[in-house]
Amino acid sequence: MIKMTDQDIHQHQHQHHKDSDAQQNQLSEENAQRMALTFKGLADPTRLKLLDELLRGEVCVGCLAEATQTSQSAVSHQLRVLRNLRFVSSRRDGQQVFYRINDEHIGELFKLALDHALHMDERI
Amino acid sequence: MIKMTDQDIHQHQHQHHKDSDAQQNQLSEENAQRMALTFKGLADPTRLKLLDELLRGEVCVGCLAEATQTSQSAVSHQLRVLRNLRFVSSRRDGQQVFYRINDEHIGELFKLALDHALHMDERI
DNA sequence: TGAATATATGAATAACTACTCATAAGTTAT
DNA sequence: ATAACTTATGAGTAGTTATTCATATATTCA
Repeated sequence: MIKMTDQDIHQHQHQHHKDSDAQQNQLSEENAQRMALTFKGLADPTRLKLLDELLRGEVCVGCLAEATQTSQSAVSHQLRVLRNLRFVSSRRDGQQVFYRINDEHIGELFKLALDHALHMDERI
Repeated sequence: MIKMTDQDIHQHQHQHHKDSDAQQNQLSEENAQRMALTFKGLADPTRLKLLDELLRGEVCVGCLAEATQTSQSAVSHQLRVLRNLRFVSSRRDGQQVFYRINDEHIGELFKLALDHALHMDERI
């Protein structure tokens, strides 16, 4: 999938580990992919609105649809995305299915990004 | 261009009093969009590798291409994305252009997501 | 049993993304 | 000026994403 020409590839890794020059380990391809997956899961307004609701506690699908002003189908599709990423989990109670946050990091990531969003204007 | 409501600004420091928690302000459409923009900027392995390098300090385009094993063109395209989001800024020095992180939040978001990625397996 | 309600899912589609290739634009030296 | 070098960019393209619509699945109740 990812292909490059000889000309473009320069395959030598500089290791200037000088004194205490913060040369940490390079981000591996696998970790880059995993991080990207995490961020992709959060990179959609509908999913963020769903998570915003869920960060307040367990909510059923219909309530999520209403609260986020999104069609039931769209909500269900996006909840599946969040479930596959294990950001949320669900439990059925009668006809309804209740979702809840299932990841300790989501809240922090959410909060950081919200803070970032609120200060977007201030950056020149 | 992007506008927000009074109620959305600056109030995420509630501690949940009582067991049935008080309803916080709902995430506005605009803030959801802004947050999604932020996460989208981070939702790609190539950009994450670039940011990983830049979090260690200023680096020129060629070095970024080499360090991340990515074509010069692809690097340049992705640097433009990061520039447009103001995650990074650049300065020219002779033939080379040096990039650096230009956003205080990126480091934290990066670190959180890396931590999350490293613990992905542990989640059932 | 069948109707009503709640949720999930497959297909289709329009919009978006990240890459490559070719080339333009900017800089430095000869 | 030309050549060598570095970075940026437009076009084309294959792959991805988020929605809608229609329908399937699951549960409850009469």
